[in-house]
Amino acid sequence: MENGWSLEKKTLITEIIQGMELAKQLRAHLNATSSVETRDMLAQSILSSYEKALLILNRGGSTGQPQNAGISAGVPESPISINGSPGSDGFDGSVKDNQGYNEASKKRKTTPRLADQVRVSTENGLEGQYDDGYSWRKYGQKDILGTKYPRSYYRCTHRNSQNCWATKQVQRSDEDPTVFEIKYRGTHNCAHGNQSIPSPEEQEKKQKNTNNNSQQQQSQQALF
DNA sequence: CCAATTTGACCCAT
DNA sequence: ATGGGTCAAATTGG
Repeated sequence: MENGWSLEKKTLITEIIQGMELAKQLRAHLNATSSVETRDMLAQSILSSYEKALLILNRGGSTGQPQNAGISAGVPESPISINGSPGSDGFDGSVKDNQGYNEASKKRKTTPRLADQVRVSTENGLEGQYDDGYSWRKYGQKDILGTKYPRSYYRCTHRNSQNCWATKQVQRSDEDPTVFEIKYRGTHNCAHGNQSIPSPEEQEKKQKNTNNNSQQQQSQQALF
């Protein structure tokens, strides 16, 4: 019993920590000029994390549901050292030059592919990938020059069924193997439906998204 | 048997 | 020409 609960407790803590990290990052993104997609993605991830946490709490840890164990398992005692550096706050010390969104007057030739970086530290969690609540399907893997670990390419599972063209890249940091750099690209169109805890706010947000995204979708679809 | 992953080849932008 | 991103055939897992 206690074992099971302990495990769930770890997961619970991890989820909450994850939510906190994501909130931090979201704040950073608010300051910087980041794409709406990423901000929305971060918000979605935060909600997802807390939903899972609540789910665990509600069940009291006695559940046979193998539901995503989630993320890492570790977090011994080091409190998220992800953004540990005070002041640096810029989780993206290497914010790739986002040259491009200034081309209002210029042609759109510069691929509007805005990819924002999200860092997820999984202390010891090489076992569990960070789950943002969406279903991803791996479609490629490449060795990137200058990096020690390969980069993996994922796309939404519902690309064929629902024209969801969202993709994400996952790359392990060279120096901190415990840190995964996740880049989201595109927006989710799939009626993913919440698999857990239907909250009214969610629906509201969804609607807002649909409205807001209409613009983006156009530009995105323009690509295709 | 279907769906997801793997892996090398191909394509495109720099 | 080179490196990064995607495709698609083969393989594996459920």
